Formats: sequence, structure tokens, C-alpha cells
Amino acid sequence: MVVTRFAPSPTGYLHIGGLRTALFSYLWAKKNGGKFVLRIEDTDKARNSQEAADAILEAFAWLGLEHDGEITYQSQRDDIYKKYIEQLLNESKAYKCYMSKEELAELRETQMANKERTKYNGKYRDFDGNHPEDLEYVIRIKAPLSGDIVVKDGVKGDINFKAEDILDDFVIARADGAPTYNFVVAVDDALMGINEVIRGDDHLSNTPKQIIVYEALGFEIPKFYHVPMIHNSEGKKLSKRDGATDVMAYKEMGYTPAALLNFLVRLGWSYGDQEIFSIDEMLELFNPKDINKSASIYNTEKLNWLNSHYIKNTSNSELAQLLEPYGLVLTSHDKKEILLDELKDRAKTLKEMAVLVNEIIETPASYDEKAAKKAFKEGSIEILNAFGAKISSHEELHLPIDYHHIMEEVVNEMEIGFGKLGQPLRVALLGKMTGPGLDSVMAIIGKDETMLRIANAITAHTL
RNA sequence: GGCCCCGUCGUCUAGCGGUCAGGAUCCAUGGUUUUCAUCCAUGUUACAGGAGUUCGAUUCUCCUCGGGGUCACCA
Repeated sequence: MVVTRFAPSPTGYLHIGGLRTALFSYLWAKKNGGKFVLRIEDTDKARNSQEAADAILEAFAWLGLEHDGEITYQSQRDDIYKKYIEQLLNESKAYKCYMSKEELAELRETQMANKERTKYNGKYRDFDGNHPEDLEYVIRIKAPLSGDIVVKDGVKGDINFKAEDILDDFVIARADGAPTYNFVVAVDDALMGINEVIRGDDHLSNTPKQIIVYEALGFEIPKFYHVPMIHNSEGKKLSKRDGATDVMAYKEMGYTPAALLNFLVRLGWSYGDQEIFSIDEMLELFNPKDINKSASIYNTEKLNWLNSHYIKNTSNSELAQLLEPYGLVLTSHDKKEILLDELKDRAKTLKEMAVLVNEIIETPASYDEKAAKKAFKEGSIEILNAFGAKISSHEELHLPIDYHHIMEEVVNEMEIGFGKLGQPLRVALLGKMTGPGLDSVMAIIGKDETMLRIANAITAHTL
């Protein structure tokens, strides 16, 4: 069974890059009927917060990415880590190092001065003397001094690291006893049964260290997939300073979960020429072996396109629900079908759609000056009057087509072009020169409101 | 700087020795529309550079250049 995981450290909101690796992990597990589990890496007490952890969960909930089983919190697993550290100590695969921070810093400086790689010199690796109890120590793992560590990566292929180039006896437990990242990650992944690790390729250089831990503890090494970074427009790793990287900000901006997920799945992954993927299609087609090797630049042009695509292709009832967080309650509106049909093609975001709805529903409080000047010419008032009169004389007006017929009648009878009626009518109804089809607008607001707006405009423009 | 990864239109990408180098987005133009948007059509733009291997390289190899990541008692 495929078990994947997402393991954020709760130091802030969930960002777009993390979400993408989470999505990949989720898809791959679910596609294989496996499990997608969540682990909160909250060992850094100074930087972590419960709010941040909650924010991450909230984003997952919004997008419908469900994890399996209980959430694992690293902060609650001290006993487990201690046990394995003990084990390594007992087996002489790790040892206590009494080198002081000062001495270590001094060592580094000399190495830097000599242009050598900075690394621990193994001073206590084979030390077997006695130590005063009150001396502080860290625990270091015995890393191989030579040979190759091969990371078998499903995205990048086999990657060779020379032990002498990259390894030293790295710390697995600090002076206060707290275990370090590379140790706990390996222990947790192994204990949680994670056999396919999909994560950002900024972790690639950590992987050899984790492999050392796996090997020391006799755990099976999982399959790794290191997915390339998402870069900002400067070509640098996407960070929290790069504007809208908070996943929940996309909700506020009016993006639909489907669009955001579709956008992210295509960032660094592809399936031939296909651009549109429903969740079901992603589940069917996703495979981490098809992930790109190179980083991609994050740019929202395509997201906008996808978002409008999804808005166009979402059913009205679903759309009405999606619109609710933006302050629009349409469930009781009797013309909501016409309204949504009319606006679907026009809005790029849900937020924009909410604005467009209000522009129709609310009686214009003022008229755009330029538009009015252009629309109201000689005879415009007369035309509007004629149109208003016809409207008021009809009893049964419901559909856009009903209003359209009346518009046709007026232009035919008065022998004028459509624009002569359309332009002033548009300003009367909407207060500006652009917008949805007038017949639809009138059908949505109804006969009385239409007449009111026409009357208002006539008053305003005959002064 | 050491180590590692990467390099096809502006952007997201297809390509897996022989293609007019394809799609999408963006942009531009035209059509549809009373307007705007949608929609439709058309168009501009790419294999980082240099050596090899080969009958033939975007594709394989090497070098150069460029970009990125990472080097903690952070995660």
C-alpha cells in the first residue's frame, strides 16, 4: 500500500508550494488506494503556533484534501525519539560529543580560513574515557567517512553523493536532549509507514543524512520524489514575501478550489496536452514519474483563465453556494438562473461575480458622466419614454426574450437603430455603458424596477 | 566557495535520433455582440552556446555559460 505524507512545520499559513506537494502526495496515495497522512513538525517551540497549524488545516478543508487517520504531532513524540537515540547509543552507532559550542565555532573558523569544507572533526567519535556528569553534550550519529550515498529519486533519477563531500557526524540530539530535524523525519517517516516521500527538492541535500538514519536504525528506505521548486518572477524560491502565496488568500480573491487545484497540478506536471483536470481525472492520471525536472515560475495568468473556465462550467446551484462566502445569498432569488447564466461568462473570479450581481440588482445611484453624455442625445428621452410606455402596458413579462421583443417593436416602430434605444437604456438600467445583455437585466430586475430605473434616468437627464 | 539539481515560445508545457518543433496562456488582428465580456478564427514568439557520436541531433556524451537549491545544537 502506498502511504504518503505532508509534513509542514506550523510557522505560518499554508503556501502555494506546500499545497502543490501536498496535492501530489494526496493524489498519488489515493490513486493507489493508499493513505495520505499528515504530520505537524512542531518541534521548534519558539516559532510554532497552534494558529498556524489550524490555518493549514483550514486550507486543506477548503480544498477538500482529506488526510487519513489521526494527525501526528512531533511535539508529542519525545519518548519515541529518545528510545531510538538510546538504541543508537547502545549499539555504538551514535555517541556523546562534549565539544563546546565555542570550540566548534573555532573549528569552523579555522576550516573556513583554510578554505576547507566546514565539518565536525570527529573528535569524540571513538572517545571512550569518562566525563564529568555536569558537562554538556550533544549526540552525534556515526556517519560513513567514505563511499557513496545514492538517493534513488523518482523524479531526478539516481543521485550520487560522496560521503566525504557532504557528511560528518551530524547532531541527532541537542544539548537539551531535543532531537534534530533530520533524525526525527527519518524516524517518523519510517514509523508511520511512509513508503513514498514526495517533497520539495530543497530537501534533496538532506536526504543522504536521512538515509544514514534509516540505515543505522535498520529501517527500510522509502521511495523519494523530489519535486522542483516553484519560483517567483525573479527566479528565486517562492517565499512568504512574494505576495499572494497564502492559500486562503486565493479564496478571498474569489478563486474556486477546482481552479486552484487544476492550476497547481499542471505546475511541474503534465499529461500530454491536457489542461483541464477534474479531481477524478487527476486521480486517474497523476503519476509522480511525470513530474518535471526543472523549476517553474509562478504566474497567475493561467490561474485566471482556469478560474473563469470553471466558473463558466459550474452548475448554477453549485455556483450559488460558492458565492455565499462573498456575501451573496441567491437561494431565494426567483431569477437566479437567468442572473447566473448571464454572469458566468463575464466573471473571472467569484468575488468579481458578486460585484457584477450587485451592479445589476441595485438601482443605480448615479450615472457615469461620460456614458450619459454619449448615450443621451437628441430624442433619447423620447425613445426611453416610448419604451417605458410599452413595458408598462404589458402584463406578462418574465423572460429576456419578452423584453427583447419589446425592444424590437420600439426600434421598428420608431425606425431607429438598436443602439439608439440600447445606449440610453443601458445607462438608465446600469448607470454605465458596459455590461450584460439588457433583456436579461430587465428580466432579472423585473418590470417594476425596470420602469423605475427608466423614470429615474429620464428625470436625471431632462434637467 | 564545496556539493547537488536544472536549462524548448514572456509564462505553463509536449517531445523520448528523422516533426513545417505541438498544445495552453498571454499579447495582437478580424468576426459575432446595441455596449462590454464571452465565443470563434488568424497571427507573432522557443530548442542557452560550443565541441563530439551519428547518414541525421531539441533529443545521446563532454565542456562552457546561465539559473536554482543546500551547506546549523532551524525545520
